[in-house]
Formats: sequence, C-alpha cells, structure tokens
Amino acid sequence: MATGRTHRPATRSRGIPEATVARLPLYLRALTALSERSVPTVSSEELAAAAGVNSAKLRKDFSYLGSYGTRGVGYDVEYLVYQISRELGLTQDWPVVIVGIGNLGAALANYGGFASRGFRVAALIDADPNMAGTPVAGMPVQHTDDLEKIIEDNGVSIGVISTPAGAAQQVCDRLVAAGITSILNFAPTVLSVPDGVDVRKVDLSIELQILAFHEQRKAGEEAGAEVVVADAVAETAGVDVPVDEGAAEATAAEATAAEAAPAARTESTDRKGPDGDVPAVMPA
Amino acid sequence: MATGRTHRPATRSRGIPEATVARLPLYLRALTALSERSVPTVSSEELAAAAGVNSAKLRKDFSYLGSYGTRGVGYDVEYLVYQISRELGLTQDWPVVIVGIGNLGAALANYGGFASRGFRVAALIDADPNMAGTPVAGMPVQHTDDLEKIIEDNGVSIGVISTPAGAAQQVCDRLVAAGITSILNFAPTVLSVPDGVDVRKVDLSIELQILAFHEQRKAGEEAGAEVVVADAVAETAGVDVPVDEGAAEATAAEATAAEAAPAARTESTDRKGPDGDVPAVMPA
DNA sequence: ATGCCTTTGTGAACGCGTGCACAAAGATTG
DNA sequence: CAATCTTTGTGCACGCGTTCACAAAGGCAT
Repeated sequence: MATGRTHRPATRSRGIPEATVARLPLYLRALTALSERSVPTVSSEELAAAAGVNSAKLRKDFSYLGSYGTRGVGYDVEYLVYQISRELGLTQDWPVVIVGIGNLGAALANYGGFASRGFRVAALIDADPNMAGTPVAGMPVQHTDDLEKIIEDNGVSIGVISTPAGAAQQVCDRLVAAGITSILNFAPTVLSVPDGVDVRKVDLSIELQILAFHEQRKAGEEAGAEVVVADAVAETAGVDVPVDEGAAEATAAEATAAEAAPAARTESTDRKGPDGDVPAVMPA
Repeated sequence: MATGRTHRPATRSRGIPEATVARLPLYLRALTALSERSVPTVSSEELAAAAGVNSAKLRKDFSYLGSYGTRGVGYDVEYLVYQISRELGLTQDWPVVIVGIGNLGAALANYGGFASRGFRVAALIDADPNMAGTPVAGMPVQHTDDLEKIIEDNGVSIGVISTPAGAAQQVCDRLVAAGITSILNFAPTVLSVPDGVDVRKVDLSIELQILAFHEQRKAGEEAGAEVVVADAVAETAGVDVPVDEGAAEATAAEATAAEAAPAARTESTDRKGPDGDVPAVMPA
C-alpha cells in the first residue's frame, strides 16, 4: 500500500488497532455508497465484499467500535456511517494546508475527495514568489513567508507536503514549529519529526518499485527453469555455500553475471546476460 | 497451490517477506544518495538512520538478500545499490501506461521519480476525445480506443489508473484483458482482478482520514480529563460496562459531544454531495 | 600471530493481525 | 410461545513481522 507512519513509542493506546483504523475509511466509503442507494441494512458478508475484505475481519474490526450490529439482520447503514465518521473524527472540520503547488500540489488542490470528507483546503502555499496570488483550484496561492501566520489564523493541524524532496524537511520543520501535528508527505524523503507528530507518506516511485518486484517474480516463474539452473551451477561448481540456501542462489548469480556488478552499474542498465536471476526475457 | 514450502523457513527461494520488499526502495534511495556523495561504505546503523528504520530490521532485511556486508566495516554502497536494484527488477526497463489524464494523471506524467528508476511512461491514455493529441509532459495523449494496441505494441505490463472512480473498474478490466499484470490504482475504488494480477492502491482521502483519527485522539488526550472522568463515573456508578474499555470510551464521548448521534444519523447523507469520492481527478 | 575492536548476521521471544469456527442473540414464522 | 433460521461477536490458533541480544567474523594495531 501507500503509507508508513513514523514509529509511535509509548502511547497507551488502549484503542483501536492501527490496521483496523486503516480499514475504517474503506468501510465508510462502501457504506456511503449504500446509503446513497438508500439501502437500510447490510450484512457483514455484503459489506465485506464491497470493501474488498474478509467478512470475519470486518466483524472483528467493528467489534472494536462496539456492538453496532443486530444478529440475524446485519448493520444499520446510516447508523454505522455515523459511528465510523465519529470514530475517525470526520464529524468535525479539518482545515488543511498544501505546501508546494507544483503539478502534484495543484492536482491535490483540485482533488474532490478532500472536501467530501470534512477536509477543507484552508490555504495553498508555495515558495515561488511568482506564484503568489495565482489562483489554483479557485484559491490564490500564498507565499511561504506567511506559512506560520496562515496556520495559526486558520487553526490548521494537518499539513500536506508536495514540495520537491530537497525542500521537504525544511518545510516540515516550519510546519511543526507552527503547530502542525499531522503531516501527509508526498516528497520522496524521510522526514524526521518530534514525538507527537504523525507522518504518513505517499511515495509513487516506491509503489511502482514494489510492483516491479512482483512483476519480475511473476515473469521469472514462467521461465522458472533458469532459477533451477542457477542453483545447479552453484552446487556443481562447488561454490562456497555460505549460511543457507537462500544465499546460495544469490551467490550463484554473483558467480556468473554479477561478478562485474560494480562495473555494470557504471553506465548502462542493460543486463541481458547470463544472469540466472533476472529473467532474460520480458513478458510480452 | 504453494505445496512446496510447507514446512520450511522462508529463507529459501524468492521468499523475501513482503514487508522487506516494501522497504527495499527506501534503502535504495538512501544508498543512491550516499553513492552520489561518493561514500564507499556504510554501516547498518548509519543507513538505517538515513532510511528512517531500525538497524536490526535493516540487517535482517538484507539477510534475506544474502550476506552482502563485511563485519567490522559495513556495506559497500555501490555493490548494495546494484544488488537491491537487481532484486527489485530495476535493472530492466519497465514501460508504463497512465490511464486517465486529469489533474492527477498529468501530475504523474510529469513526475520525475518514474524515469529515474527505470520506469518509462510509454503512453498517456484518456477517454476524452478532445484530449487526444494534446501534449502532456511532452507526449501526446492517446484515446482509450487504442488502449489494447498501445499495451501490446509497447510490451507494457504495468498500468496506472488515475481515472474517476466510476471508470476505474472498466479501465482495469480492459487493462487486464490486454495483458497488464500490475496495476497502481489512484481511483478511490476497490478493484477486482483475477489471480495473478497485482494491485496496489494509493488513496489520498484515506490517508487524510487516518491522520484525522490520530489527530482527534491526540486532541482528546490533551483534554483527556474528560475521558478519565467518564470512566470513573461509569465504575463508581456501577454501570455495567458494555463490551470493553474501548466501547466505554466511545460511550463517554456520546454522553458529551455526540449526544445528538441518533438525530444526526437520520440525516447523515446531507453533508456530502453525490460526488462522494467519485472523482479521483476530473478530466481537465 | 595475537588480541582488541567494530559490525554483521541470526536465533529466539514477543506482539500484532488474520482467519476459522461456533455459540449466542435476535428476527421470523407458524 | 416454541421452533427455526440468520447473522453477529469472539475465543483461539497460527503466521508474519519486529526487536533484542549475542556469537561469529573480519579488520587493524601491536
């Protein structure tokens, strides 16, 4: 998925499991859809299907909130919508600032999903003086100089960072100093924040890399013979097998193509060679 | 299905834990930065700090890849960059199509982080005929009609969906039918795909809702006297505490602010328009 | 070589999250 | 009111992921 949180130490969270919290918005969305279709009640089975999860998991998730269902019937849609909204804190207004109005920042400013859930874009902030005053999503961009004042005046506690990576930590520090305690970070950097500040990150590049890993694995399985060969080579060649078999495979790769690893990365990304690990043929 | 590795430590084979895979890009980024500064070696402690993780975790993560470190010294930066890149499949080129060129789609098309990691945007696709031919990020937008042909001609196996929610499943189906096996979904919908197809989702609205939850909890703790009092009352009064403490807290909240809960629930469809979270991004 | 110092790699313990399976609870029907 | 049927809520077991803590391994100085 898309996120990660800065590690929260000792918070006596006699509360809802993090994994459950992360699913509540999913349930809420499914419930909202049902609500709009005026469906009065829904069973855990149906709702789970709509949310794309296991029904047992859903019931357990709801059990952390309380007993809001009726046995033999299901859950009252409207009531559940309200309860989840309340639990998530969506019954109140959350002013949000977006810092860094480039392509992504502008897209976020135009994103309809914010307002529909109680998130109000209070201000758009950018460091470029030329952008100041320029309307984006019907709202004038303001300059970074006024960041602190904007946050204070609007009582903002959630900030979105969509600046380039180089500016992110600096912006983050100013946001935190100004009183922000929750940050959604789109910049490809690890932000360091003091305790008590939550950071969630969305990293497009990382998501793609994870997909690439699985994609490669899938491709490798189809032409799976290669891997076997690599293992065989390792054994026949009497390669000094380190600690375990997993390492052996890696070692086999080294023994052939990866020997020139440091050299290979000097330039080209071409490595069609006798890799033994990387599939030589791409999925069509 | 997975009959092979029933009784075996996952050390063998491509048994890299999912959690580890998700962190590899993080390490890679930190290592790349070190590489650019010509740092020759790095210890697990230093690298962990740069990546924002625990050093023990990092070492264990690397142990799944093999023994690439040198005791007493650390890891060779260049070598590790190569190994991780190879493991993630970044040593090859991954053509990608982006479907839905609204605000977000355009932002993604302009995003530099893709190309820098071996991901090449092969095509931009949109359903709006008026957009066809319009250059976005120096590349003409193509019409959905040609989706299948584009994917086949370019050997694309990774697709990015940045359409409105309503169109996402349909687009997804066509992508899958055309041979796509990995999807990065930005539309706020649960996509259903056949086995063998990976889907990762990025949902901005959900991220904010999770932040709101924690934000609310933080605010509640500061003025936490309320909750404590409520609990005390419950006990002193000999109230039959319902299911568990969590529920007790919820009950306490209702007793104060959420008194109007049942009322609100009759009317809860009001505050959000029919938009829901439908538009991930509207076709500009 | 020998001994010291640093850092890796990993065994083991622990905690969280997931899924199964079922008893309890309520609706519904006759 | 009793019997039946549906669906919730949860106890339990299992597996994954995280963290600790330490022996082994390598470098380096003497």
